Amino acid sequence: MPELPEVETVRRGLAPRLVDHRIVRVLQRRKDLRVPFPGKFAERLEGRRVLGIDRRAKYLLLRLDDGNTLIAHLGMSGRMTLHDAKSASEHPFDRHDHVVLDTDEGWQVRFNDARRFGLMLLEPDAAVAGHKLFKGLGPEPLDETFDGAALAVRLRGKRTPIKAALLDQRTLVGVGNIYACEALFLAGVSPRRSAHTVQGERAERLVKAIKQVLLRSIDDGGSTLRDHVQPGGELGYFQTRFNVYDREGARCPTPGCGRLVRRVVQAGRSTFYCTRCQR
DNA sequence: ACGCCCACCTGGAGGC
DNA sequence: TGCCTCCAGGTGGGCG
Repeated sequence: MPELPEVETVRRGLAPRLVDHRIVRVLQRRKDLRVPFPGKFAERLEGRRVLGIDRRAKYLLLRLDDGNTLIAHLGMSGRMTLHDAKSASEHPFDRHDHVVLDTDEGWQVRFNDARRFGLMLLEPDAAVAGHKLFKGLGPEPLDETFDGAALAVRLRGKRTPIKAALLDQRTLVGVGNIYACEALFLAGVSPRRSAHTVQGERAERLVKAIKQVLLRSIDDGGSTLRDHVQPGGELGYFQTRFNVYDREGARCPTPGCGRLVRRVVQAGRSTFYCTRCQR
């Protein structure tokens, strides 16, 4: 579910309800996700004020007033749902609502993650940047300084297919299976092309496509958010605009192309692309 | 160091 | 209806 646009959408949805508010009650409904919760997790969160919510790669970072940061990752199936006090009492917990936060304003945030590939940790602010989870992460694709040249440098010498390189968070962060497929399509680059051959103008095109696809999806997530008034884990309207992802056998959307979208498996993940438009 | 494969876990979809 | 297989938006560890 969550690649950069989804995580960013969740961040924007949570911010108005959490930032400058106090977490007054915490319910931890199981002892571990992908990794165990830290000791006294609920006790350490209770009573804390949230100073801000940042995003790094696909991680959410909740800055707390005691000098600690709550690090959250949504894994494959993680979602955050928002309820007000009234609607919360009407909705019993789902079996995968693992963490429940109540705020001083009467909002309830539920972290739901069926597959439990997500995680929640508490670390001192100063330890976050150097944390094992963040070591080696590549640049943020939406940073202005991230351009074709920056990508090209990172791809130098990589013999792996460009699709696999884009999924590797050491190359750049935030891009997952959907947006890797979509960006490669927009850029007209074959997912099977060896990564080190993506240089110069081709790298420039690919970076433009990555930014475009991420920004458009954030916009669409935002409109979903406005309509549903909750940061769902579900995809926003962008999913109705996939050009190739999950469209095996459909016509390539390029006018006049007519080729059928093809599915192949790379690095254990499905790749969707047009063999004619992507070289 | 690199590139590939798998495991982690649950649920939904589709075939029979 | 039920059972089986395959597939899913991520990540990190282990292997050659």
